[in-house]
Amino acid sequence: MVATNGHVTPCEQCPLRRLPCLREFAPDELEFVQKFKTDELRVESGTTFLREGSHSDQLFTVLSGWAFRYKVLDDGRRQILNFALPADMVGLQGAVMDEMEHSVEALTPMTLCVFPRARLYELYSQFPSLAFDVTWLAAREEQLIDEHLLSIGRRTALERIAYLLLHLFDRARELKLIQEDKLQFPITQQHLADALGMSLVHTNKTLKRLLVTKAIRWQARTFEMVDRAALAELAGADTPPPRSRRPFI
Amino acid sequence: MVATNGHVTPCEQCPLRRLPCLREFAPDELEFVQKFKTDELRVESGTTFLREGSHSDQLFTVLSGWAFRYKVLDDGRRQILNFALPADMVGLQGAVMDEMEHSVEALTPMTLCVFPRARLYELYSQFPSLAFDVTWLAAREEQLIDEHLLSIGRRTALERIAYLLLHLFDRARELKLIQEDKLQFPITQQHLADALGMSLVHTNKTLKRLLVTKAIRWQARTFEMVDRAALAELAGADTPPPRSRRPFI
DNA sequence: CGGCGTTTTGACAGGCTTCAAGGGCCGTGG
DNA sequence: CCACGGCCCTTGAAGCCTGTCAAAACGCCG
Repeated sequence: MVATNGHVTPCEQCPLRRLPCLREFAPDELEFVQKFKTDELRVESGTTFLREGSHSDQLFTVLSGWAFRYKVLDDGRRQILNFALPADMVGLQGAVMDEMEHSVEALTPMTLCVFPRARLYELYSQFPSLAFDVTWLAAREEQLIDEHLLSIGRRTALERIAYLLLHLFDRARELKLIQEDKLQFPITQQHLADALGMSLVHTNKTLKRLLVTKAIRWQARTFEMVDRAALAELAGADTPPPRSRRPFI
Repeated sequence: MVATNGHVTPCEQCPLRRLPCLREFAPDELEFVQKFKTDELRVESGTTFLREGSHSDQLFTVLSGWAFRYKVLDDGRRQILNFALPADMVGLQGAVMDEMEHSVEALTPMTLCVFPRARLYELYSQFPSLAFDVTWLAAREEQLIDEHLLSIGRRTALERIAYLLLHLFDRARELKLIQEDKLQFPITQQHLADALGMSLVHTNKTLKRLLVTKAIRWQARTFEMVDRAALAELAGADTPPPRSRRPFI
C-alpha cells in the first residue's frame, strides 16, 4: 500500500471539521489526533485497500471519497455490508482484533487518514474522550448494519432499493455532498444488487419500477431526489434521524 | 424493570471468569467492575427488556441465559439481528447513543449484570484497558452481524440454516454449554425463520431436508451435533475460529 | 380433556434467479 | 474518423425458490 507522505492535511484545517454534524474537539484532543495521524493515503477507485483474512497495522478514517465493506463466499457470491463515506472509520476490526473478516474497496478516488494500530492503545490511555468516540463510531456502524439486515431479511425488493437510496442520500446530505438535490453517485446497479442481496437482473427491473414513480432520477452517475416523501413511502419507513454529537477522529 | 437487589454475584466469583475463552482481569480491574455493577436483573423467558425507541439508563451483560436482538417493521415483519449468550454485552448502543434502535427479548430465564450508563464514562477515564474491552466487544458483535448479513444476502436457505446452527453450537461450546454434543436449545423454528429472513413454512421444509442428512438431531428443545464436518459442508463454509483475548466486563 | 403454541404438510401463485442477448456509452488505437 | 473492446444498463423467457393460505397433527400443561 502506497502512502503519499507528501500532502498531509493538518487536522486543524480538516475540511470535515467544519461540518455541523461533527462534534468539536478540544485543543488538546486535536493536538493528539494530529500526532496520531501518521500519514495520508490516496487510493484509486476500485482498489481493495483492506482485505479479508489479512492483518492490518493501520486504522483509517475517510477524508474524502466513497468505499464499501464486503465479504465474498468461496464461489464468488459477494455481499456488500455497508458503505463508507467521509468521516467514517474503516478497519477498526483489524485494529482491535486479530484479523479482518471483511474487505474494503474504494468506489471513487479516496484520501484516507492513516493511524497506526500500535498506538491505538495510547489513545485509550491518554484520551478517554476519544476512546469513547471510537466506541461511539463502532456502535453507530452496528446500527447501520442492523438496519441493513432488517432490509435484506424482511423488506421487499422495491422497499430495499428505496430504503438504501434514501439512506445514502441522507448521509450524503449530512456531509454537504448534495447540491440542488443532486448527488454524484458512484454506485452501479451491480453494487446495489450486491448490497441488497438480489440479482443484477431483478435489481434492474425493480429499479425501473421505482423510477417510473418519479420519486427520484438517476442517470449518468447522478442521483437526484425529486420527491423524498414519496421515496420514504415506497421504502415503507423513513430513515432514523441523524445522531447527535457525532465524533470524528 | 424489576431488579433483584438481593442475590448479587460478586464478580470475583463470577462463574464466567473460569472460562478459558475469557481474558483474566487484574485485581484493580476486577475491583472497579465490581463497583460498577450496581445490580443483578432476573428476567423471564419472553420478556422484552430493552425496547426500540426507548432510552435506557442501563447497560447489561449476560450472566446466564439466551436472548435475541431484533427489529420490527410497522406491519409486524420481524428480523432477528443476532443472539446474545452469556458473556455478551447488551444495550451498548443505548448507553452510547441517544436511544435504542432495536429491542432485546429473553429466550430463556436470564440473569443480567446491570451497569449504570451514567458511569460508563468513569470506566473510560479510569480504566483504558476496560474501555478497550468494550470496543472489542462492539467490534466483535459487528463481525457476527456481518457474517449474518452475508448469510441472509447470499446463502441459500439450506446453507443459512446450517451456518446459523453451526455458529450457535460453536458459541455454546466455547461457553461450556455442550454436554455430550448435546445442547439445550431454546429456539423455535419461528425464531430461525425470523433470524434468517425466511418464512416459517419454508424454514420448516428446509430444516427437514437438513435433518434427513443426519448431520444433526433436533427434537424436544435439544440440539445434537452428530456430524459437524457434514454440517459445515452443507453450510458451504466453516465458522471462523474463536477470537483470542476475549474480554468480559 | 381442552387449549395453546409449535411443528408439519399440501397446494398454488408469484417473486426472483438464471440464462441469453442486445444496446448504449466511452476511451483506445488504428 | 471509425472500429473495437469493455463496462454498464436493459429486456425477454423459463423455471425454481419461496411466500402465502389453509389445515391438521403434535406435545405440553393446567
